Parts: sequence; C-alpha cells; structure tokens
Amino acid sequence: MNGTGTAAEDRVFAALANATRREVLRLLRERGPQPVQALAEHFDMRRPSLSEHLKVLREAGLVSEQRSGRQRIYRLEAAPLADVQDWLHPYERFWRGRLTGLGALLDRMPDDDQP
Amino acid sequence: MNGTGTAAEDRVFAALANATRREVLRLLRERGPQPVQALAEHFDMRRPSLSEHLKVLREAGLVSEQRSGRQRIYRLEAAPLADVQDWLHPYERFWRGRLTGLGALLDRMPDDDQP
DNA sequence: AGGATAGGTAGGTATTCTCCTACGCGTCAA
DNA sequence: TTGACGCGTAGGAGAATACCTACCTATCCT
Repeated sequence: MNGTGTAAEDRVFAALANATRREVLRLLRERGPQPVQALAEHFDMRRPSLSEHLKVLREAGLVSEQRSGRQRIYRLEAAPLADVQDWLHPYERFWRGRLTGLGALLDRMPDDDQP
Repeated sequence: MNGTGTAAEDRVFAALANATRREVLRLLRERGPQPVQALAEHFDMRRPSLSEHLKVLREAGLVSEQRSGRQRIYRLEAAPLADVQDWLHPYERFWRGRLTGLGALLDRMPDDDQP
C-alpha cells in the first residue's frame, strides 16, 4: 500500500511514548532548529542519554540533523506526525457527534464475527 | 488546568506504542463493543497476555469495561485520542503551508536561549 | 452441588528501555 | 600541533515490557 508498514508506525508511536522526546519536539517547534547543546540545557540528564533520544527521534523520522562545523543542528520533521493525525481520523466520530447516524449504528453494533 | 499531568499523557502514548493495542482499538472502532473472547480471536497470543494489554488500555482511559454475566464487554473510549489530536495541533503548521509567514520565521529562527 | 466457561492475577523469563561512565572522532583555536 | 570542544558510540546496570504457564474467582448450566 504505502511502503511504510507497521514497523514505521511502531517507531513513531514508540518515539512519542517518552516525555523527554516529546519535550525535544516541543523545543524544536517553539525555538527552531538547534544544536544538541542548546537542547541539553533543558534536561536533567547527561548528554549521551539525550543523544540516544535524538537517535530514536531520527530513526522515527521526527527530526533531521545537519552538520555545521562541530555542531549538529537538529530540526523538526513533522511528516510522521501528519501520519499520526491520519491514524486518528477514523476515531474522530467517537468524540464528535457521538451517537448520530452511522456512528450510532457502529457504536452499538455487537460483534458479528463469531464462528 | 486539567488535572491530567504528563503522567496521563505518558500512559496514553505508551499504550499506543504497541501494535496489538492499536489493533484492539481498531477492532472496537470497526466492530463495536466486544467481550475479550471475540477480541482474542484476532491475535496469535494467549488470553492472559491480551488481558494485560486491555489493562494498559484501561489505565490509559482508552477503553472501558462493562460486566455482563461472566463476560466483560470492552468499549472504545476516544477522549484520550482527542487529547492526542490536541497535542498534535501546534505541529500542524509544519506540514501545512510550511514556509509561509510566521511559520517561515519560526522555522528558520535559530536558538535564542543562551545565557 | 459440580463442572464448564469467561476472564483476571501471580510469578517467571527474555528482551527492550533508559540511564550512566568511559572513550573515540572530527573540528576549531592557540 | 596540541588541546579544548561538540557529539556520537560502547558497554553495563536496573527497571520496565511482553510474553508465557499456572491458578483463582465469578457466573452459568445441569
């Protein structure tokens, strides 16, 4: 279908399942691209640990790095977050106009998949 | 503000960071409330393991259970997913109209938080 | 009452996560 | 060239996950 299987989805959700990594994303969003040092100031954690978090974010496609001298500038890459939003879409009817039309039907419909 | 701190957010994202649990949510969304048995048919996993997944989903507020005889009917509770969508909002400008207006400014702005 | 059924809990194991302390590699400045 | 700086990787400890096999409770049926 799209080349990115469940593995990619797993990596993105797993990357988001950590407060430090979500905070990194917030910092990159609010303050723009930054080197590791500047990010590290906000955390009570040694830099190697933050480096590992950045690696997880990189492998999830949520950030990219660009070398500049001896610095590595990290930048937010939001495409995977758009995928998360797409993933959420089919659930929207459950918190908007909850029991109307088809929503009501499906919401009440008991399981019909028994052998 | 809302009483739910980062701990609740953590539980929700952590709950979503597993393909089995996301599949449970999908089944509840597409087929309506179901007992554990019906859900278990879809997984190559013993029922106690699925029970633990359901516990994680329950503690994240993503499902609720209603006892009916000796069955437990699980139902999707989408409110935490709405919270996820709210969490995503500030990132939207990064994948829509990427480099225009304020977006462009913030996107390029280097870090200005140095002592 | 006795057995079957639905589903949770206990406890164990293998793997993964998250942090740490060393250390290595490239870059810049003296 | 030598040393300091920026940042990653290696390897290890402890906690958390995700599965399993028992086993327990509650409900239903005969």
